[in-house]
Amino acid sequence: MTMETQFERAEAALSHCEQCSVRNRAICNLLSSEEMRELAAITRHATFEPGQVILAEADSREIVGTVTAGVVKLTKALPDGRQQIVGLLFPSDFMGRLRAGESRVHAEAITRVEVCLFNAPRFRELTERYPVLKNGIYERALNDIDAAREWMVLLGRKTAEEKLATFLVMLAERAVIATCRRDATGAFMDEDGPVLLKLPMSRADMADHIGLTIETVSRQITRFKGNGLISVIGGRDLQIPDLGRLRAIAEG
Amino acid sequence: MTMETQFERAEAALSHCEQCSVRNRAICNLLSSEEMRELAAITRHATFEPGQVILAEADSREIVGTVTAGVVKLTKALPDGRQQIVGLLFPSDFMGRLRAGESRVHAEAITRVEVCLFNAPRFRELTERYPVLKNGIYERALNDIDAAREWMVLLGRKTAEEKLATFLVMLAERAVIATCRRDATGAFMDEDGPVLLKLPMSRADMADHIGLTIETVSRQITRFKGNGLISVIGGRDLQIPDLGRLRAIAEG
DNA sequence: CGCCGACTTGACCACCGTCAAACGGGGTGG
DNA sequence: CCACCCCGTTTGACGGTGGTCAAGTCGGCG
Repeated sequence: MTMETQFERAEAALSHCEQCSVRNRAICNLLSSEEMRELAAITRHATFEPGQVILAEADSREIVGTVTAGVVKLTKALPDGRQQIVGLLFPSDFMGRLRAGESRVHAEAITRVEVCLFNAPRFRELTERYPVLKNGIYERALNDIDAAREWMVLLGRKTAEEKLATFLVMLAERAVIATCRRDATGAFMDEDGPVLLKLPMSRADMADHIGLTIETVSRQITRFKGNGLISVIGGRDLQIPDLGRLRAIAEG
Repeated sequence: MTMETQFERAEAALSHCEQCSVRNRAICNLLSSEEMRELAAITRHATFEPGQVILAEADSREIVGTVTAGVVKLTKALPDGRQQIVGLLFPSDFMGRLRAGESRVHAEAITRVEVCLFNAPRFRELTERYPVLKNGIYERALNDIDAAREWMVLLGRKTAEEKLATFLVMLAERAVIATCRRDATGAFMDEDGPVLLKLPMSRADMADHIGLTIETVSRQITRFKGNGLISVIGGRDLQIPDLGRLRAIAEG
């Protein structure tokens, strides 16, 4: 490839980046426009259909990138097939890690997913040159730890009702962040008003995430409908009239 | 403080380090002896008695250091008092994180604990100058993520029997690493031979770690005794005649 | 229209949690 | 030295939450 075409590709990628919907939340936001040009030069875009495996457990390929659309589930399985979702990746989330070695989780698209994939060795080299980038990756790892630990409390100590409530609150909050709902002062809306929500996953995935069976998930949803906590529109779409009530249940 | 006394303190600390039992496993091992001298200069030692709180949840103090003896539990609690152990720190484990902000977990000594505490701002500055150190911290964060996710599978998907077996196997493996049991070729002993083990915690802590009640933990221990899987010597000391059998149960 | 997969609902029961009592070992004081 | 207490642990009896198995419903699609 000649220098020109390389440069052109980087330019094209960069303009693509400037219109990116997760621009202001993803790690690329940490870089200056000159640095971002370097990143864009080692980026390629990929799309995964629902159910498609992005990286299998024990796969040694290096996958590093940013989710720009859709939802990815990270799962671990026991030999007999029991399964646990250990993490979800939403748009703007960083995927992968700064070191080679076997994957410890199975990554799979649960909706249609779009990702910016970075060339791993070169991305690692970028993090060495730009500490702000490496710090960003580190901070995201810390957030992953916090999220995992938060979820350990849910899995180990919460009832089925609390588990479902926590899950819905989590989704609602992510939705609020993603759409950047802000009040008049510019702060994030944290009021407990009505929220419209599209469940990005099946009952089976919900069950695997909160440590229940699909039947129990379904029964709890039915109960929530009966209590007026939620109203389900078409199986996957629901409305939460009072997020505060749900939050109260989520914490016991 | 004069330069001399500062230097003397660093020298004293350094010689202390050279005899440290976790020397070859802790993060300080990543540094050259000159760099280690710098680290020693900002280190102070602390001891905590069993039950003593090292850092409370929502405490904003910065605690950064290495556990050199004993076991620390990291817990999260629900408003009504339900509690979950989200991590354990053993000798050589790194404690804390490279950023200010409120603690998201409650850290408490469960045995007598000794820690090397580093001055946080200066330690952060060290990590900026020595990338190998920052990389080490990052890798340890990744290990924390893996450990947390592994535990999520246990909490969400394993039976009481499997939970206890997994916990015991984990303890046995940590004990093997700590004592550096190696075979004739120098490799770690991974044979499933008899292991002697001292439980570092109460039944209540075990229950909070594997997401059960103390009664269920106790009953499972009794069952394991009956099956010859373990023999308990004095409540806290136990022998595992066949670690392989326990491993088989742990994975279902 | 009929099939198929996702979801819901129902009946049943097992695992584990709850509550309560008994056990045991170590420390203190008489 | 024994009696007593305290606390962690074990054991027992019982019940509820959530899992299992199975049938029924719904919605999309060929």
